[in-house]
Amino acid sequence: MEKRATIKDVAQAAGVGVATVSRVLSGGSASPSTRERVLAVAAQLDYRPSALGRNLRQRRTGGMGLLVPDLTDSFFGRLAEGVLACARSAGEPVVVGSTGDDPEQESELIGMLLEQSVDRVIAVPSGDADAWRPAIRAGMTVIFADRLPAVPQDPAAASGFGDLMLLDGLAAAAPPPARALDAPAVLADDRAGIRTAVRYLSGLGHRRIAFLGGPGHDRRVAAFREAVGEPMDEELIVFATGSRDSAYAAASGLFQSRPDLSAVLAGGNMLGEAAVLAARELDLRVPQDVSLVMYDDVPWAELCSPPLTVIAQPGRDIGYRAAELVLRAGSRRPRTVVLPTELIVRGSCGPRR
Amino acid sequence: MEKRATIKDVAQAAGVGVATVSRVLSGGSASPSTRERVLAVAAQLDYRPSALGRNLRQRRTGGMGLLVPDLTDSFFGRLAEGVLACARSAGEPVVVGSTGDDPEQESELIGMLLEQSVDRVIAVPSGDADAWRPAIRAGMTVIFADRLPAVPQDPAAASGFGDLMLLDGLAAAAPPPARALDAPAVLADDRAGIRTAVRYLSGLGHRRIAFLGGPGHDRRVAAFREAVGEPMDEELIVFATGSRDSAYAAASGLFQSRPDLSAVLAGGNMLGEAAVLAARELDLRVPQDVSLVMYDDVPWAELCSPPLTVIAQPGRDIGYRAAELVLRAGSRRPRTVVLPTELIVRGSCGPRR
DNA sequence: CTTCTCCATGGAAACGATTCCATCATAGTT
DNA sequence: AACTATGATGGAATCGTTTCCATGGAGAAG
Repeated sequence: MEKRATIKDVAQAAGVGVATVSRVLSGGSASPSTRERVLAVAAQLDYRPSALGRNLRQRRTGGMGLLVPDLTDSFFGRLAEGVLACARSAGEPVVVGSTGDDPEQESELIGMLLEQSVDRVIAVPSGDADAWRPAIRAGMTVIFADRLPAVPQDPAAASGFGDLMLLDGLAAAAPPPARALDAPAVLADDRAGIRTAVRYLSGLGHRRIAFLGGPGHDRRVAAFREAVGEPMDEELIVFATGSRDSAYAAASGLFQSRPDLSAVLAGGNMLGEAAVLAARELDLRVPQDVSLVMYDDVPWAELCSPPLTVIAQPGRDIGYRAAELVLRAGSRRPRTVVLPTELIVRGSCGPRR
Repeated sequence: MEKRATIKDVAQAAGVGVATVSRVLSGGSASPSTRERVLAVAAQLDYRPSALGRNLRQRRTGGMGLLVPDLTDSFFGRLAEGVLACARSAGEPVVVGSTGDDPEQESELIGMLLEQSVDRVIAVPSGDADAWRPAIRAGMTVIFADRLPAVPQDPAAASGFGDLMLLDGLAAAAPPPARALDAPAVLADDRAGIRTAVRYLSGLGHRRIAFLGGPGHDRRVAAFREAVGEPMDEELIVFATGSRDSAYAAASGLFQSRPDLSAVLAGGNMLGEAAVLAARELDLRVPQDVSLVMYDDVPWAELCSPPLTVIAQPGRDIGYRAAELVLRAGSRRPRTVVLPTELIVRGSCGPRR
């Protein structure tokens, strides 16, 4: 195990100073003859500059961080692939963390990135906007992907009655009000996607459409509410946590408590999977007994029987664009990007029975 | 954007030398009173040691690298989740790269890791053993997961005649012969898994069983050959590259060229997906016309119709164990670990028609 | 009381790059 | 010929840590 050549070795072998080597290698000015000699020696010694030295001097780690809830979820897998593809073509390393949709783990991972001086991060956030504020204040360039961080729970709003009074009383002198974070993001056009799906189902005659949501689906739920309009039957909106079990339980519970519903819109591929499973378990036929639309297209949607009608979102592109943005950041502050979705009609929806 | 406190700030504020702070923080010896004071000051200043400084001094980056062919493949997603879970609990960063099953990209990524002084790597290798030798010689601890690197193509074997002469002439002074790499690995018990599947299919009366392989499935193919025994009908073994299209083409081609086959063993989940699709396209009913076993269990296997009979392999565990090994390496050289597989019978196999 | 040992402690030297700044040579201008 | 502008060059400082080593003081053993 031979040790690597350092810039000093190159300088010595080429008979120049280290400063010159550094300049040649990073495109500074140097006479053609020196340049040539240095490059030759560097190649000959198989010299590769150590990122360690450079990083320390520049007080920042190259590359970027990527935080996703769960790489097992095929959507995040595609997103990550997009990020990695972009990073690879730029020769930059990517530090990946999986948060499990748990704000606490997310915080720890943010801390880890801070410690590593990773100052560019792409995140599918699980925590509050407040969880991200410290990172941004520390100088991190953060680009959110797929979702935006929730606007922080106002402690007053959380716990009922007396708090309303409190809120009233303190309205003027209140501490910094819960507010959204303004940070660039790359998102799918959830609003349009959901609306398209709801319109499609309505067009088939469905009146009782349920929404199966998961963590981070706030914008989708909001879009669903908007698309369905008043009066909203609140029981038709149910939530699961990130796990498969929870998704199944939510779906199964929904079908059992509301036998009158005729269509379900699943907010993500795991929810869709759970819905198919639960329906099958309860002997509900798709689409005769219940119609199903899944948000997010996955390869197996076609293999399912019936093949699932879905709203496709460009997961890979989301990642790729986010990586581009975070790499180009610094020149000018990147602005939020919204990518289109597409309704793909297969076989899981039918007219209201 | 305020800048972070350094160890010097802490030392000054605590009225001690930097060496003492360093010792306190990394568990060296110090008097209880100093220790307490330093810790208090550090907490108060919200001091976090910079990984940059430490890494440079120790000439190595903490954490580990992870190289997989494709995060979009649910198996590698699970494997990555396992690695990340273990790393997270150790507080270590993971640099992830996706090779696309391309040896060239893999080499570039290895180079990137070398440049970053990442000296511990978990890899699902795509390239030769030769591609990995330099990294190992440079002092990297490499643990292979899921597969072993192929034993290098002997250049003489590759290109015919003239080379034989060359080989003859140089036989004595020849460069080190192509040989396998001896490096620890964490693998699924492919041999047992494949054998179980083949026996299961044989037991159902199948005599013409085909194998659909992908990149890195060498060990599975070998196991298949062994399990089927002589005489082997070579046409029944077909290969695809990593892409979905290629997998579909291979499956479709197989079904069309050999209408006499009665069972297919798909070497990975993408191959299985392709087989289902191709069969459906050609109006072959599963399992009446053709039986199908897929290597690797995925959530959608149950949603398929019929639900797929699979050989499950513990993807997440493979990743987790590999990460454990690579973290514990250094004490003693880790040895290869083989994890069990399990045949899960669902509905995609039937008696020979 | 002396000597020896043991620990806590802080100064300073790494680690490997980038970059500021001073120096020097050469060419161009008056 | 004298002076200036320009560009190449190398020395040295710097980044934030860890770690080696010397120092000094306290306690134990003689």
